[in-house]
Amino acid sequence: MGRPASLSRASIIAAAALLVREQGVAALTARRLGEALGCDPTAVYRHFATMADLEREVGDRFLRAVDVRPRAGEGWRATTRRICVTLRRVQLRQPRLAALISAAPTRLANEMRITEALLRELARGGCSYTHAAASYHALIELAVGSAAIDAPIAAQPAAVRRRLYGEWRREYAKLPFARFPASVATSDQLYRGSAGDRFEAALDLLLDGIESRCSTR
Amino acid sequence: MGRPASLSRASIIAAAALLVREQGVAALTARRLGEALGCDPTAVYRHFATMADLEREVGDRFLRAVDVRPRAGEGWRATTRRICVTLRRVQLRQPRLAALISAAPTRLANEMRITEALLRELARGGCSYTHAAASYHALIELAVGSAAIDAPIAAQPAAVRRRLYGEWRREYAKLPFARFPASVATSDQLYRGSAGDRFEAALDLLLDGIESRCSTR
DNA sequence: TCAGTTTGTCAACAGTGTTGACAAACTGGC
DNA sequence: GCCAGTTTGTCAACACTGTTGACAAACTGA
Repeated sequence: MGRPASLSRASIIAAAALLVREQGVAALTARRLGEALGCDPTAVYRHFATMADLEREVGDRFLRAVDVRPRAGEGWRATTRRICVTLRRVQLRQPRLAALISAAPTRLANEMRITEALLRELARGGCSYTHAAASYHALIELAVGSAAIDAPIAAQPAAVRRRLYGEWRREYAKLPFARFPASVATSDQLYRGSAGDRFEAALDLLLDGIESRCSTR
Repeated sequence: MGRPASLSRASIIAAAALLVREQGVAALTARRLGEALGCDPTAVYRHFATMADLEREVGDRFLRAVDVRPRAGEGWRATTRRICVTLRRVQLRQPRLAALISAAPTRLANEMRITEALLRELARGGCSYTHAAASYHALIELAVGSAAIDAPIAAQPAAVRRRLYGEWRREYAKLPFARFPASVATSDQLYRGSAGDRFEAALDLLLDGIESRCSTR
């Protein structure tokens, strides 16, 4: 009953995801989306209460790209690590979406799928329920938080990023030694490699801590 | 020379910080700031190139509250932990500021001060330069990332937060067991305690990992 | 005194999300 | 077949946002 819908939640989400993929998350506005859909911008409000609601759905849609199936012969730690690395990489592509998704659990399809996979792997590693939950929260905070932090810089081209990291290192090196001895001494090692490398190093440290409190080691 | 300034960078930052403290970061707009200062909104642009520039300064100003001095008899790990917990708590109060500050190192006064303190404590713990840098990045990603994630919920009153956490736990418990066995089994332990508790647990796991790779343990 | 500079004011532009009135287009009941 | 009711897209408008360029006030150095 009622006027036949030319739009649907699914078609709007698809168009929004395409828009984000092609023009970045800043392009996801009611007016541009209306243009992409060939309809009035406010038509979207017939299917989503607010633009933020739509953004949540688009964010979860991007999480489809996270493959959580353990590979043959892959231990729990390797699988967990891979899921976290992929999760961060996906979140990283869309700065504001990462912040939105992570603000509260969306409890949408893909988020649940990833949660289940991480808890499953932690159980496989011999974590107690309590430790699995704590470890899950720790992994998510690090992976999603890291994405939220690194996203703005990840949006720059690789050459620009490397130049920036170099500049920062030099700035730490040039600090007055009297007040910043540790910074000067360490400056050479700060912001080394890519943000992804630094995240993986952090993840490995965290996984060390998690593993050390598991029963089966 | 020139018309005498009734405004200054410092007075604007102070007014902006007050605005944020009293009405939240969403209130930090050119027009509201102008109203608070008793001047035209665009006068701010004589002292800051963009509103984002001003926000960075306000963000760094909040970091003044982080006390990095080691207390008597406090080991490197305890000091490091305390700095991270405080840093997160300060960042947490102002959602968007956290995101802005963390997007790129501001290299403003207080950020440098905190960096120096963390590197100093890690050195005290016997970390090599390489390990200290990696650990520093890991700690910052976790602390600031966690703040960015938790900030929207932290803005709610405590009672609302507890209710939300309870609702989420129940939602995980009600998932179909066939597809979400681990989530259902762990549901009772998810979102337990406050977000601060969960962060501190994550921090302890990370510190375990960091410590295990230090020379002096 | 007068030119030059700084600094605040004002109007305006191009955006943003969102709302409420309206109309088109369908379905179920008579 | 027609009419009421419902859904759904359109349109104008509101209240915001950051930011710019022209202008004027108020000072300093020559």
